[in-house]
Amino acid sequence: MSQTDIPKTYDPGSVEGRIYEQWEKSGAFEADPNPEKEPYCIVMPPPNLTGSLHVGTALNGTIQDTLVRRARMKGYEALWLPGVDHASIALQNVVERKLMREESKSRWDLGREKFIEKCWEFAWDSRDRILGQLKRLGASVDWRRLRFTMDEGYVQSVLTTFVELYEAGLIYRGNRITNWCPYDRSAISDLEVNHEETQGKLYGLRYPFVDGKGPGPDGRPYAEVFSTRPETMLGDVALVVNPEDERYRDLIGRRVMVPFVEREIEVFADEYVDPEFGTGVLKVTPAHDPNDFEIGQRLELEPVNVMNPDATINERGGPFAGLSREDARRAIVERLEDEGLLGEVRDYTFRVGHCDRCGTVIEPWLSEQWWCSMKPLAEPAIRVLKDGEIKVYPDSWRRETIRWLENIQDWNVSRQLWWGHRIPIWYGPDGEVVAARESPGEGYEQDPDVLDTWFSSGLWPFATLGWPEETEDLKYFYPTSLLSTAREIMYLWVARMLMTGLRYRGEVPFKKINVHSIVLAEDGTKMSRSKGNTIDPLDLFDEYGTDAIRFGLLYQSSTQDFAYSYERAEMGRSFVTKLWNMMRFIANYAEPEGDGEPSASDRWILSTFNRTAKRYDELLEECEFSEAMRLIYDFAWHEFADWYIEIAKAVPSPATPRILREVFSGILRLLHPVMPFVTEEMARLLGYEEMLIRQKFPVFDPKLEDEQAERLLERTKLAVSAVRSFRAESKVEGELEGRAPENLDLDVFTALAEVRPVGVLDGAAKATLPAGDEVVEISLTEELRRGVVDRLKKEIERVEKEARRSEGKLANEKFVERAPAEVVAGEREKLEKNTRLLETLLQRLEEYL
RNA sequence: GGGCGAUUAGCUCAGGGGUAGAGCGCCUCCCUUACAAGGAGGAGGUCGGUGGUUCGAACCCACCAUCGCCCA
Repeated sequence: MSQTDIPKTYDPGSVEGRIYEQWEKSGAFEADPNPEKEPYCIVMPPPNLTGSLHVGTALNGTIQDTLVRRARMKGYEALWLPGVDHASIALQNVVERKLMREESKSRWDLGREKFIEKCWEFAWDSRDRILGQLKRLGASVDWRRLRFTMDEGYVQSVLTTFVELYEAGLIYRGNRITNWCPYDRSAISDLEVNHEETQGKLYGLRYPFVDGKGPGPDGRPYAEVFSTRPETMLGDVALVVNPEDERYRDLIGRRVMVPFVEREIEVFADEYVDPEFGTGVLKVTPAHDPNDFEIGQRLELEPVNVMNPDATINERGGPFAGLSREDARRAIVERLEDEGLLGEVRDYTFRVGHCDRCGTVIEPWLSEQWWCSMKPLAEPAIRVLKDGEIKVYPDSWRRETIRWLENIQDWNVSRQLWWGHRIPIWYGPDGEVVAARESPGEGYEQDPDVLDTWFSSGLWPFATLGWPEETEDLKYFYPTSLLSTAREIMYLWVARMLMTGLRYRGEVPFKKINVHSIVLAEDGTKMSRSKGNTIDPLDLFDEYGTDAIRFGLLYQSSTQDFAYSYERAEMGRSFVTKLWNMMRFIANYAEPEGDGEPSASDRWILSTFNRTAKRYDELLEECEFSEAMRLIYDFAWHEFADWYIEIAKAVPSPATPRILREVFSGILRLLHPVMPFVTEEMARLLGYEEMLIRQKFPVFDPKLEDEQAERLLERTKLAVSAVRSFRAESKVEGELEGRAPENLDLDVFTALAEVRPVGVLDGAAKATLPAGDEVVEISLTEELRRGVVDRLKKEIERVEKEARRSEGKLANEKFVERAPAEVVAGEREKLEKNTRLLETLLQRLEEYL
């Protein structure tokens, strides 16, 4: 293809869609069990159907796509399995709000069946939007295998699991305190509660004595308790003090009155009470506080539940029945004050649980729920993490996860929602409870609740491959190769997959876990829609091109969170442009004719490329994406383009045309997993017979190693730089005469430094330029002398300092004794070289002065 | 309160016992037939503080300061 057919610049917008379609149509993304090949499989963390692709998803997608494309090019049967999650509470939430906004109706107005229909509609629309975004990213997923957690087959996995756990006695029903969201009117799990620092008040509540034994130990006719939630006093069943608390010894066993509800309660002793907090007396409201619930159980007290599911006060709340919890708080405080029962009120900052989905303040609330015992499930997971059977990058997350698993609590899996997997529990006519995938028969009523979304997504790595059927896919692709995730869902999701995978497959669900950075907003804070500081990756793709963004994200991604920086996008774009221009040069460069002997510079670039390719591959294997990007960027730009292409222009060998193409092809193949679109387009323009996506990833070839050539060219580059630097500073133009040291590539030096070689130079009229450990000598006009002298003086100073440093070290007996022999030898060598260099430089200086 | 992590050039960040790195920004020169989204050359840092370990510490350890995240 001639240069005129190649556009001067790369236009991502006009290329990406076309290429994606071409890949997809060619079947390049498809993977099937293949006994000839090793499997490589990544299951995509299913995007939440209510969201849209954000920068974090783009980063994670880039990581996965890079690894899958690389595996594919390395000859694995590589499957990236896509899917979406039904996001029970989140989606129901969105649909409910929409319903209220558009039709002023609640889900109860609509009824369960109709409401679920609305959810399905929303789910399909949303799914198509999200999948479109993944295509924009370039995701090389096998679309034939798209899974949805509400698919028929997937539902069977979920029901099977539930029934199995129930029959094993690991799922049980319990009336306990749960995190209750009054807006969603559902329980949620501990992990879905965000504790936010909140400015509130601590109210002193007074409980009058009613046992006729007179005033309390402090001489007052009441016991005072501090609480942040006065409204819960309606459900108080006891007061407690610490048994060790001298002040309140006499209080134990006395009786007080709960105001307004006219309930007499007793004062007990319990070690949970912190004497330092508040007055040292605690009220016990078992139905509305998890700690109180436990105290209540210890004291065998019947909880009094005073709230409705929407957090209004119920009929047990006496005069406050019907009020919202907020109104009730105000009313109670007011009445306490009127009746002289309000003590001190002080400002108090504490952490209040909020619903992760809707932000509503969580009400700890006593309710009947289905629970899953986690300890028996966690044990095998802890073992594989401890044994290192699963590698976690970075490893600190392995330890974190172990810690979490070791302290795991039982999991409330039921949700009082409609959108999701309905719990397969059936209540029979005679009160029997049956767990079954289908109705056991006439007269059985199914439990109205649905399962926590994470119950179903926790089965992802094997349910997507067909489990509970023993499919070929499952046998071939499980355990999967790697899971890449943000750390926010390590416990919520990853740990659960680990537990279920071990239970149902007897093998880890993935061999590696990559925990990637969180992409923060430009100001270093978390991106959030409410703060309006989110960045839409699609806008970035439009502005910079997808490849540039992918490169930039990987370049910046490490174990540390990072503030998104547009500079990285610009860097990616510049890199794309640079590569594009290299391609244009190569496309127009002389075709190889025959094949001559490679020159030293040819051998140098081959050797360097070979080494780079090997290291790059290792870095990707270790999920060191940022390092890998630096390495390939540096090689492509600062070795290949800056030096080899310049050499190819100036002093080509007969082999250069071939090697130029060979190395560039290698660069394209190394980069293709990261920058799939532009590399594929370049491959097309260069007339490659096969699409890059199907080509072989470069493998290390020991035959290409050539240390001698590498050393030679490194020295030559230094010498060239020395001359260029001198020219720039002394403002010399045109060709100079010069004499180079013998151990460098004279052709390259002569051409790139623009030095005409001469055998002998007149001492008085030559400049001596240090270049690494060597010196270069060039001819000199009289007026340039000053510059040379200044340079020499500067250089002498530097070398002298270095030499003294080495001397100092070597004079230190302990250093010579204790430092490793090679370090000492290295220091000696360095000193020798610097001493020699210094002599030369000083001698030259003398000649000038 | 418990745990984890961060503090490196003006900015965004790598690195991780043996002479401090990148991109952007800045300065000088250059629109040279791949590339001004570029080329050539340059300036810029006592690696948060204090102690300790070591022949040697930006790196390991302890404490402190500031910031962030997670869990009660």
